[in-house]
Amino acid sequence: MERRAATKRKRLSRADVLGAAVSHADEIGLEAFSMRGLAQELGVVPMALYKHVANKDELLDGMIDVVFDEIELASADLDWRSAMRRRALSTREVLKRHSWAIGLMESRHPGPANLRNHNAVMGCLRKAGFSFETAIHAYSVQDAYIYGFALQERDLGFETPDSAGDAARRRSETTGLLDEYPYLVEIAEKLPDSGYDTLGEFEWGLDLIIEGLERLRLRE
Amino acid sequence: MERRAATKRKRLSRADVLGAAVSHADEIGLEAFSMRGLAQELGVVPMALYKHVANKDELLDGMIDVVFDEIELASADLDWRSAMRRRALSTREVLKRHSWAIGLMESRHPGPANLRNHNAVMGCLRKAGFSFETAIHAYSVQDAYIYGFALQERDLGFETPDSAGDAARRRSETTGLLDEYPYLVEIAEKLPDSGYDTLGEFEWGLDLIIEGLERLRLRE
DNA sequence: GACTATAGGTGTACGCTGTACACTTGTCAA
DNA sequence: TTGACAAGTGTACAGCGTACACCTATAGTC
Repeated sequence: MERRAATKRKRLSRADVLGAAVSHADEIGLEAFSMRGLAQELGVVPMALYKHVANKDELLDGMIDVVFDEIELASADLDWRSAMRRRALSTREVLKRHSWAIGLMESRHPGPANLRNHNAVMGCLRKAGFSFETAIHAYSVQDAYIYGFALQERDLGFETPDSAGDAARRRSETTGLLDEYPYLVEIAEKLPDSGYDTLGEFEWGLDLIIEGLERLRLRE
Repeated sequence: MERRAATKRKRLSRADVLGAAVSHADEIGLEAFSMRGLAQELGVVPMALYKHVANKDELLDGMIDVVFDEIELASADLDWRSAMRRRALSTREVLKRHSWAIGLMESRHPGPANLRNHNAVMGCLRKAGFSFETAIHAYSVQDAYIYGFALQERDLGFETPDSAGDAARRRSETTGLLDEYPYLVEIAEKLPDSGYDTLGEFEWGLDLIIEGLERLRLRE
């Protein structure tokens, strides 16, 4: 019976495994993520997982598609700038939730959610009147920026807000050359007080790019 | 004697280890890179490495700084756009050579070459007349774009040029819905013939961003 | 309801990893 | 020549992914 199975916490499905894997990776990071750890999380012996995924690599493929599925699709109804903006903000949010996925989004075998996402973006741009070539360019800049920003945002979190500046200052003090990296020192001094906000930072660059693209579109 | 030592291929230095590590990672990738493999490459027993680096993590820190050291510094003599352009192109080239480094550039403990690099970029922007806040923004967009583009370029290499499109087509054919991803199919059909060139693609987006920044600078 | 095929969970084992710790060896200063 | 110290070695251990053989609970048929 389904009920009994549920109460006995058994009879995993592939979706169960993928979901638990994503949550587990969220908690402990990709470095520490292991098949054995995931199995323990699911109250099951490691080899049980292999009845639902072929191996760790294919598990990762599936996890990435789960992440893609959380990203809001580029809408076909909004004007292109709003649609791209929403999709970019959604992507950043999702990658913030699942930061282990950041370097992997485009390096795994693409799943259905991935294809749907890319298709929607390209469709949005083409319908907005971009030529094929310019649409490809526009897609490329935006995605590079989004993924690159997510990378930076994650890595900033690693250090204290301004530890690079601190490192610079420490090093300078050590070597007795406090002015070896004057501009990093400036960052270390000014950034903490400036109420630096990563969402605002993301939007600043995003809008710069989108407005640049709009100018080109109008010229086509 | 130094000569004898040299002929006997012994007496490693930390620089030897870092250099060999970078080359080895270039060849076999980060996934397959191991302390044992590196030791073998150097004709030495694994534990010998630990006399020169604290552990694998610290070795990686050192490797990343070697990579930073290969990047051309932002020149203080050129106009800011040329300086940023050169530095961006150099960064892309270096990351293409050492693609294992792409996700790691800003996530490791910063070394001296890293600090020098960042200091030079920030200095270039400030001297060009950008306010502190705008310089931070300008830095952020550019780096996000550069790192994100490097990521994409690496991942494209993983698949055949258009395997995403192929995947889309395969999937569509399987499900009997060839028009499920029409825009991906368009990519698969048109891209191969269009003489797609990743350097050109990189410059397209880079110039879009730099020109956008110049417009803002003139307004400040 | 009993019977059986099979999907799903288990246990054991192997080769790989990073690295702790105790050791030997080679090289330079005195 | 000696003696100290840096550099290289050997052994060992816990943790990893996963192959393979095994057992078991469930679902579909009679």
